[in-house]
Amino acid sequence: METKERILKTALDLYNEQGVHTITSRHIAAEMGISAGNLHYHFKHTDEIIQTLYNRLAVGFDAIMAAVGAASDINLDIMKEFVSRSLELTYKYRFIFLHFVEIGLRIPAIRKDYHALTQRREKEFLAIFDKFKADGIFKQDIPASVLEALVTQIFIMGDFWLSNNELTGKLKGSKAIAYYSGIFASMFYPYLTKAAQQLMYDAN
Amino acid sequence: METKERILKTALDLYNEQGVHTITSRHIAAEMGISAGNLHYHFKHTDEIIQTLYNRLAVGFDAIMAAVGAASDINLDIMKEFVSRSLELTYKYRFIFLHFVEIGLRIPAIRKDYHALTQRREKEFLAIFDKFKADGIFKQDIPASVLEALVTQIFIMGDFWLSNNELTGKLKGSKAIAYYSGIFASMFYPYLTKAAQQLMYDAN
DNA sequence: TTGGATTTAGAACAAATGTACTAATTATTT
DNA sequence: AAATAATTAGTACATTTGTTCTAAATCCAA
Repeated sequence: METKERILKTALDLYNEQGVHTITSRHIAAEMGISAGNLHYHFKHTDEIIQTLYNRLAVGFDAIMAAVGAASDINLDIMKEFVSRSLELTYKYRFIFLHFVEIGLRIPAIRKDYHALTQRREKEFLAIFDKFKADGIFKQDIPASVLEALVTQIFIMGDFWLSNNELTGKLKGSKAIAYYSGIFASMFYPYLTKAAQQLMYDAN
Repeated sequence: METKERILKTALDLYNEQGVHTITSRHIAAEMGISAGNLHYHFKHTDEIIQTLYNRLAVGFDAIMAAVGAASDINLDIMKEFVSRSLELTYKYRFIFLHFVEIGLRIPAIRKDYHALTQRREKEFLAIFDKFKADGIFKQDIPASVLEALVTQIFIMGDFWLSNNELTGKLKGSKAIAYYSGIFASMFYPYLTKAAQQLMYDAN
């Protein structure tokens, strides 16, 4: 693996473990056994490392969304798959979510990009919910404003379940993902028709 | 106002505006027009300032919870009042929530305290939900696991609505509080009985 | 008013940080 | 093999930070 890639990998590990403001370029270099000068040959500014990692996260999410878009029919199983993949990706780049506001302040480009992203995603989610209504998965009589609020809830939960985990239980890896996947599933439950609720409980 | 109190006030303002890792004891002193030496006479360690502010937040929340406990009957109006007061307090000490993980890492005592707090609160919420069920406010047929998940949702939403606001809309003050109060109300909607749903919509 | 306590300013310090610079080493191309 | 380019280590520097120390100023009680 070339040095540049090793820097990114080491940075990701250290950031995930100790947070973005604790870890400096010197820490990353030391951990790798290279000089700080060398590191800064590959990344002139430390922020570029964070920016690059964020970009990879964004690309990863695009891939997940593309998979949902490619599905011939969007149903609850597809959504489950979507949730599970999203949580895994989130966990892989968890330092970003654990320090999202801090990073957004430090690198405004990231905040702007994220903001644009959520606006796109909001429409996509509302379209999916419409389809769920039409297909008898979601109840018919839910006000539009409640569904819009649900989208915001999904964003907040998706972005900060890791912070909640950090502040409370501190479940690790797949255990955390499994637990919060359950939370996400429960989140949808009261919006489902009786038939869909049955289906969900049979599945477990 | 004595110097110590002015330090706390200035620190709160600066932390809220610029985050906890950007603002140093020197910044706070400079903003007040006092020397850094003087500041450190009142607070030997900068972390003590953060700790003190966190304690005040915790006391504030206890007061809000006490008000709920004192109510003769817990109904949706009481809950609305609870949400609105909580959001206001959260906004007042927003730097804590905007940098919760960071602060929890920096001052472990805060994380421990918060952790203990949520465990107490979880039971309180579940008791309230039980009462809502008995009183025909919540639907009867909601599985216990779904209600437990709802409590976690409430915690995550309560702790991170401000971070979501920071990363996206950046609504200010009362506008942010009003918007996210609406999100919280919608969050409960699908759990309510038809009668309670009607009541909620009449109220608006 | 005098003497002790409290409060304050300002200087000083060690550690850490981001990054630039230089020179050496290594890799690649011709 | 020679020339050129890429990579690397190591040094250096200005800035910032938390904190300590000293001495002056201010306050307060007797």
